[in-house]
Amino acid sequence: MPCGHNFCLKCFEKWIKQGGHSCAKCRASIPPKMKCQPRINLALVAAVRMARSKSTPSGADPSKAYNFVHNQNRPDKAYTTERAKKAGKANAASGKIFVTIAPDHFGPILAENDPVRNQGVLVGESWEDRLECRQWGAHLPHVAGIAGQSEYGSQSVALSGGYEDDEDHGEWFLYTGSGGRDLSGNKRTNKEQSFDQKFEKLNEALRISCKKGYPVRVVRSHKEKRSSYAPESGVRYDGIYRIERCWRKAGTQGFKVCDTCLFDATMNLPHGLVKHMVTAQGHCLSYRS
DNA sequence: CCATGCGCTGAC
DNA sequence: GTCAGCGCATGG
Repeated sequence: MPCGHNFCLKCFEKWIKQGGHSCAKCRASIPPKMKCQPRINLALVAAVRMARSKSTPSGADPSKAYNFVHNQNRPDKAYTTERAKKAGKANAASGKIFVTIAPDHFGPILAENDPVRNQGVLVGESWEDRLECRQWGAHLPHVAGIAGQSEYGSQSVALSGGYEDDEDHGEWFLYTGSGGRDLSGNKRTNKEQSFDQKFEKLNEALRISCKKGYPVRVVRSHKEKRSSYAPESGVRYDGIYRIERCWRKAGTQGFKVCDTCLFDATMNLPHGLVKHMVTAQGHCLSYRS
């Protein structure tokens, strides 16, 4: 908050719901925008997590996992063709991919795959839009939310607020599958669901990554307006998550959706605890500024 | 080849 | 603010 105080997100939301209008610590007034769109203080989340994990589990190096960047060393703008310059960026070619990962590469993008900067893609790094995000390999499809192959697995997902059944709790979230929508009329998206989703194609790719335990890269977009964990602008790489389970459920629009629960891989949580968080929706390791 | 897709833009 | 509708990349 402007006064510099931080609160647990759940507590803050409860406070606002009860009619709180000032900081519980210093009574400074809370701006309206902060009331309706509180944002997570990622630096504080990282610090608290770091402090909590006293012993370093083998295979997880916190110094790497929490290597945040502050938008310096930004790459060039996404490449656009001459034709796209006339027609607008929506019609642009995606441009050069700067990293050397294969499209079906699972897991982080390391320094050895980043000949341009030799540092890899860092957790917390962000880009202007999906085309630029694609150029750095974090999430390659520039429209689709799920990257993957139905017989191999899913490499990454994007949280962009495109499906209202999504639920973002920071270190874990529920992600709705693709499909179920009428895209006739040359549409790329459609807010209305008109038939059931199935575990096929990209949804099936997620299910395979779940079964195999593959790491999934996660990016969050500013277009997700309901989440306090979404960036205020651009597209941000939020690191590696793993899939706890996939199932079908009734969506809010009256048709079935393929739901997936992902959790932050650096949490090292036993599956039971994630389930507990899903059902109890207790306090999370969530702080805001 | 054809179908899908959680973007993006200018126009209103 | 809302909206239609486009190229492109990818999977199948």
